Amino acid sequence: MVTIKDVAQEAGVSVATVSRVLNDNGYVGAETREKVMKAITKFNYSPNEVARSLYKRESRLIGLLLPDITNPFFPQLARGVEDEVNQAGYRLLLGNSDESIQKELDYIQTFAQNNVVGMISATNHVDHELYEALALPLVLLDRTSEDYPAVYADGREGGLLAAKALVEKGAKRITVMKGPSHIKPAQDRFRGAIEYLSQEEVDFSVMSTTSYSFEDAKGWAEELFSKYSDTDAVIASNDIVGIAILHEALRLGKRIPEDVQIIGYDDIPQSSLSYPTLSTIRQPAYEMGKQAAKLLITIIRKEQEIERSIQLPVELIERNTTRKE
Amino acid sequence: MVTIKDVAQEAGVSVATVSRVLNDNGYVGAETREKVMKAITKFNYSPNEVARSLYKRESRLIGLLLPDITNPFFPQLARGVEDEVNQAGYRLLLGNSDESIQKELDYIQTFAQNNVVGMISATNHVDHELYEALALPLVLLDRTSEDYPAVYADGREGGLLAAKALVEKGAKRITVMKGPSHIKPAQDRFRGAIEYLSQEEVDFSVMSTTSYSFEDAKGWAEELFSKYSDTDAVIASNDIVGIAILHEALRLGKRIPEDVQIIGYDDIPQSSLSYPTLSTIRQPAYEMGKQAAKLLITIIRKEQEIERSIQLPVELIERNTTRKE
DNA sequence: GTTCCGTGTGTAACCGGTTACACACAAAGT
DNA sequence: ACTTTGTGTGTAACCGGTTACACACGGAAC
Repeated sequence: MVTIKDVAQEAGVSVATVSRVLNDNGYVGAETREKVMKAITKFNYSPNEVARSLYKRESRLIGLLLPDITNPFFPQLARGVEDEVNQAGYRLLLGNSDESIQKELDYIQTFAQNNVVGMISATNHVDHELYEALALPLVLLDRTSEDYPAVYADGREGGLLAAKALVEKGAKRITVMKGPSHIKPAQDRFRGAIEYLSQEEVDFSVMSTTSYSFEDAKGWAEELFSKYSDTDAVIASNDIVGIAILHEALRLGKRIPEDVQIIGYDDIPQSSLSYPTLSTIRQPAYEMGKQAAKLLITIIRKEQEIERSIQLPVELIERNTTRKE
Repeated sequence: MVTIKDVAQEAGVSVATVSRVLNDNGYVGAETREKVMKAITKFNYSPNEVARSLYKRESRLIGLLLPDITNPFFPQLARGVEDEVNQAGYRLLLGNSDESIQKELDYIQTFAQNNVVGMISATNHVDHELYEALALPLVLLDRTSEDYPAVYADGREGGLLAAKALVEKGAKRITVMKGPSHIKPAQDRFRGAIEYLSQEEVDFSVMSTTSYSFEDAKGWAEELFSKYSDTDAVIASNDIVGIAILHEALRLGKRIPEDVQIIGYDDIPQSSLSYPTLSTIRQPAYEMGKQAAKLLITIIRKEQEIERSIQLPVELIERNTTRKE
């Protein structure tokens, strides 16, 4: 490994001078700078981040904690974060928590041990004591909290939008799927839908689910139609479940959207590839990731006093699982 | 930040002793160990990885370089890698290259600068000089090479399997989609299909595509049916494109699988949620990730002399876009 | 009784950077 | 002529761990 010493020796200067050239601070003579640059390129030297990080007590790493990138909503968040932090010269330490508090704690410890400059987390456990004790800039993503800056989309509004659309499109027997109760955004959108439906003159029923996973989606879809076979509109807990319901409905010979209307949630990429294409509530996932990263970076750089939360708009995307009228 | 010094002071011993307790090496008296443990828990101390990493010249990080986790095939690889390296006490530095050589080089530099112990890469540029110069254990994932250990699935076999299945199921005018030419595995599966079809007595045509992205998938599907409207079987370049083709065919009023049979590639989770469910060639993505991590770790630990490559089997998954016979 | 060895502990060097501080020198100000 | 100031550079301390080495002690072997 070629170190700053090697470069200094080659250039015939001290390590301090090399460091000054590298970081472009302090006084360095033009000629000296030249010599140092030459030595650097000759050796193809790039400074050791670990040493730098030790002295500075901060690395150029940012910790990103997500529930599970296997769920298609999260890779988009992650890319948004990544693209933005890269631009600012940071890199990502990634962790999937699987909604397990233990994994979450382990990752947070890892982040701290590696001197990350900040972290972005989509956790359901902000209230845990470890977050209080955390001496790191933290931005919540896809989650809210009184105590920390957060970037999220308005779940209640999303739920409301979905419910409203279905009512306006003539749905009479709506079924609302309730997502896993430990996942906050799932409850927000659920509440939004319920609140709207409660004040309207429609019948609706609620079906609880306990996971968002691909493996279980089909099961929820089957359960839905066996329990509520006469439902004419479904507010799915997310797009994956929505697509599963859609295809189960087709399999049962129902016409979409004439017999059953369906609205998903998230607008994951594959929703526009389903058949028929899925109407859904769009969350701007990539943009959310970007904003969270941006916010974290301004906090790190202390460019702004106000560490405020950012709410991004949700949007009804009308495709072909809802009626046109 | 609480350091080893604080712990040492609290316990009334030297930092060396604390270090010995932490790492469980060297001689430590039972009583002394007790005192140190108490101090550690009292302060909730956890050692700084950066300092350790500097002296040891290796961190507990592993670099993972993927093309784009937004493509649903890769999150599964990533999770396989993550779960396996976590078990061995390592963490992931993640990078998306977008198939860009510049991003790739940047990430590799980052990995080196952070003293990662090894890296796993799904690159198309192993032949690049930087890989030669790389002084890190490297395992290729979803890619092959003469020069490095690799974990991959047999693309040619996969292509062959797909072609064979279609021929056996009575397809007469097969269209083979050729994936982006700079992506190696895309070419392997294409070659496998072509080789098989060439020796059989069937007509087939080839349609070239230049991307795997969601956004473009629909376009490829439309192009396919406008160019080859009478095709009765399609070997899609991957599942995303396969699903797009499937739905475009339905939109055009074709019956699946009676009029058109379709076989995808990868078996991403959403393939079993499509309608009709997509027949495909399954690559064991999660398992591939796990194996790659496992292989890398044995190399790091030098547990085995032989740094061999591992080929995982592909498998035809017959669902409802191919005929039953 | 002397030597030897296993056990237990501390001191200090080291990893590769960054930076406070000291110092040297030349040009400008008085 | 003498101080001041701006510029350029080196020395060494420091970041928080790990470990080589030195040393002390007690019991076993001779």
